[in-house]
Amino acid sequence: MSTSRRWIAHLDMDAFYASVELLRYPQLKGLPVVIGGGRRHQPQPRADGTLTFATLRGYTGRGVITTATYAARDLGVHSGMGLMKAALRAPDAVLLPVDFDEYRRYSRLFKAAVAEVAPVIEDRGIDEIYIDLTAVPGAQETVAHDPVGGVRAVAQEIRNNVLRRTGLTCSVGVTPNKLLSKLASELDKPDGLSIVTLHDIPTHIWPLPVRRINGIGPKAGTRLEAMGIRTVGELAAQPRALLIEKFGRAYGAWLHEAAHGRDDRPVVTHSEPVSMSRETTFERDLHAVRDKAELSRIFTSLCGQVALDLQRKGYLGRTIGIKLRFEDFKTVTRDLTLPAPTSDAAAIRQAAGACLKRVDLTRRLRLLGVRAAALSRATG
DNA sequence: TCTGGGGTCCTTCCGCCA
DNA sequence: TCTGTGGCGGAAGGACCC
Repeated sequence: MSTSRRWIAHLDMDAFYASVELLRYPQLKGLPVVIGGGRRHQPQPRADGTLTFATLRGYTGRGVITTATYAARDLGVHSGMGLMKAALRAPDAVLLPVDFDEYRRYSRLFKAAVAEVAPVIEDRGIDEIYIDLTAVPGAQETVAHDPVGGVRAVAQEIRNNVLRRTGLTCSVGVTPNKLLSKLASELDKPDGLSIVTLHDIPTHIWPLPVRRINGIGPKAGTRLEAMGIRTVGELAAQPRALLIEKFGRAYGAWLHEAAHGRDDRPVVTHSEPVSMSRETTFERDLHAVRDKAELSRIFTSLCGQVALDLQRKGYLGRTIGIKLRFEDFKTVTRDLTLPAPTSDAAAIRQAAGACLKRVDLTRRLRLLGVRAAALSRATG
């Protein structure tokens, strides 16, 4: 018996928030729907019992799209896009407010459904996970001369169970590591299953744009493009030494490994939070002097929310920080480490106030945030 | 028509101390 | 005593992700 092959799955729920909303409002199925913006766009009941939905037409405000249904994406709107811009492209798209409590409920449901089949799960936020399938019964088996038949059946069972328990579809990539699985889960989206082996890298992975790699963002993407490197294959063709010269020892070496599909990170089943924060972007830019009362009220409220979050989850924070974003979008942060950790709203307010005193407040502000870090468990 | 909110991790710099 | 070196915690900023 040979040693088992490592099989890691990446599971990504399809248009998660929007799909949860479609379960609640099935009459919207097939229509362009976007989730985002303020609380003020709840569907309104009509006299006959049916609902009136807000549309993007004439939207004003600073919100962005959190998720869009595939029908909405076909109209050229996508997550991260400002709602005012989206309103010009798709004025008749339905607009729904975000309901995180409901999404978290479905998140627990789909993760429990996966755990019934494969219990080694790494949380990657509300709508995606990694799963180690290596030791799942049947995953190593060959089915009718298909060497990946066993793991395919396991992944299909996971997808079936998620659909059965939630009514939602997902896309799954199965490969020997997390990096490749993350790429593979996008190959056949929505409602797809892709299995990629190391032999498939040149045909399935190398044609993809470098930006698909988890860890290559807008900045690195632009720099690579300037070097004439657009695809993963083009990146893989670069000498390791050149990448290190251009991007530094750590990141350059990682780019080289990533392009060749090499990644030995384990699936991490437990992690502790590092920080907790609350922030808000104002409806209009505020001035430290002219809008002092309003800013002070918001500031105190953010401190209270951070304190409540810490208390509810049973943590204390020793480093308290603030984040300010000015009208020109420049962002600054200030931190203060206390002698002893706290979850007390007044203590957080006082520390955050001391941080605020270290910032020049002549420019108007568009965002204010409060953060607690250096967390420890509040025992007893 | 400017760009949300909640996170993690990395790098750099600086002061302090051995 | 002067200078260098290296570790470390804290602070600030930036890149990236969902």
